[in-house]
Amino acid sequence: MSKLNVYNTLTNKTEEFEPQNSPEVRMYVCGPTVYDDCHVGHARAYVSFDVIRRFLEYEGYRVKYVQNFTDIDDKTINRAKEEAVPFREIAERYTRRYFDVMDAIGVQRADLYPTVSGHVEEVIDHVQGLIEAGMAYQVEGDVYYRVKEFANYGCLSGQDIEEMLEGERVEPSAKKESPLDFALWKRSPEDEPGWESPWGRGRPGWHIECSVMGRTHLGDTIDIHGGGQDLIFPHHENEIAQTEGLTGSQFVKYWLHNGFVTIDDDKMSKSLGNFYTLEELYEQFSPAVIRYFILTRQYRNPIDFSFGRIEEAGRAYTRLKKFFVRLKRAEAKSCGPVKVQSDLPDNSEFREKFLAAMRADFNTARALGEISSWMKQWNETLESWRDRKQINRREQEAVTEARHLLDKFTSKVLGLELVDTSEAGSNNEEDLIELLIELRSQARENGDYERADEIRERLRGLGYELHDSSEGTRWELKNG
RNA sequence: GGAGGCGUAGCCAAGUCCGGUCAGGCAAGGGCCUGCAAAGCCCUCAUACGUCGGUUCAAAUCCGACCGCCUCCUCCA
Repeated sequence: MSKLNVYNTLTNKTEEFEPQNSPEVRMYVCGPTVYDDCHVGHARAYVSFDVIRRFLEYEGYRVKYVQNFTDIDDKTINRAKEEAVPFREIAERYTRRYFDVMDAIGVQRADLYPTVSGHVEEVIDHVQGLIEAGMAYQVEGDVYYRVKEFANYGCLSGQDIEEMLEGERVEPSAKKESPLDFALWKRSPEDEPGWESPWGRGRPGWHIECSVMGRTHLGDTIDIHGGGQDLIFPHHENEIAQTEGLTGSQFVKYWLHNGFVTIDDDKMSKSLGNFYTLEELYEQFSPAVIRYFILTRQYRNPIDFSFGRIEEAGRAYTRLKKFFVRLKRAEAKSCGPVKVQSDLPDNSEFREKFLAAMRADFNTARALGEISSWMKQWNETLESWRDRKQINRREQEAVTEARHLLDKFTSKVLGLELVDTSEAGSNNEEDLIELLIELRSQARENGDYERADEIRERLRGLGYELHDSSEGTRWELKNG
């Protein structure tokens, strides 16, 4: 396993990645609150961590990947009230939709998807433990974390307790000992979901779930904990306090946070109304194109979203897919004793450069750049073979290697499929298109270009593009 | 106010930790191919790094000051 560098929010530094129990990696990513549809921001987060997970596995780590669903929270409860249905119905609906859109964009399933409602018992135990340790206190059915008891509070976000107390934004509460204290357990009103506990009927606070589920499924110390940058404070800060306040050992070794999606350089958010759900976007762009777009930026940097940018990414992605097809076609050329002293592209060099980019904090932008440079070399080579019917053994081996490399890095590591669009469609459909192409070819042979062009145009109108070449006419689906 | 980050060619974007050879993409122009197209491929395209100083043989990269922008400190990926 080669040296892998990751940027750790905890230290604000790039560090060498060394899991506690290599090659095992315990990874936890904060999942969505399932009360509404996913938007581009979610895609950015989960695609980023999906690639990180994929790359770690490529490097030989055995990753245990856990991602929660927050199913009990003000938002799911309110939504349930609005629709007058049980909260579980809301949670189930949006969990299903989450999977629909994330599966489509190539996010591999986590090993485990725990929910808060499935861990209430563990939450109660954890909170009880904190109370016994003097780190928490009960007030009228609520339980709060006593922030001043945790010396390291602020270590992740760089916040200083004193300064936060001076801040105007911290609202004092009559119940809390200190305005910084946060709820571990909340008393439930009669008409809201609740569980019996030593403090009466209530439900878990927001932050506690990740501490409990992380610990339950991955142990006291997690290797990687991920999430959006907005979660650094207070969510992740509180997770550290809650967990370490009880266990006394380091909760997370590497904190990784993805950057935001902005729209016209503004933060995308519900309050601004400038967001797109993935479902909406999929009507206009293929999920793979959106994934490609996301990967054109290193995951920690903000990425500005616009339809024009997505289209741009789509063009670059199409080029990549066509390159893959061209490699396959070249590979299919027969092998013969051709004596050609061609300089073949350096596959090994490319391989190392790609890996180096990924090892530099999962720099997918750079990795895609490396693919492009190498693709350019191959295109020149393939172009020079255009009129040759045969290629020699050495050349064929190089093409095969190139095809394998591209497939492995693009589909397996980056999660971008390289399907041959000309192979899409049902057999019946293919036969029909072939028939039309044949008719058009006859027209062309007879010099009836008017008719030939009409067929081409009408097929284009139906979403099929024809490409004439010396080897005949090929077709493919548009926007594949 | 506190914390984190950003400012690179028409646009997007790597590189900045470990100073020295201008990744890559998109757009644009030219060419090859083609009945014409489309697609594809090739070539051209930038002596670019917010500003001002400093260190150095050498700075996008290090140091200092300043300007502009974003995020977090409140639910948020």
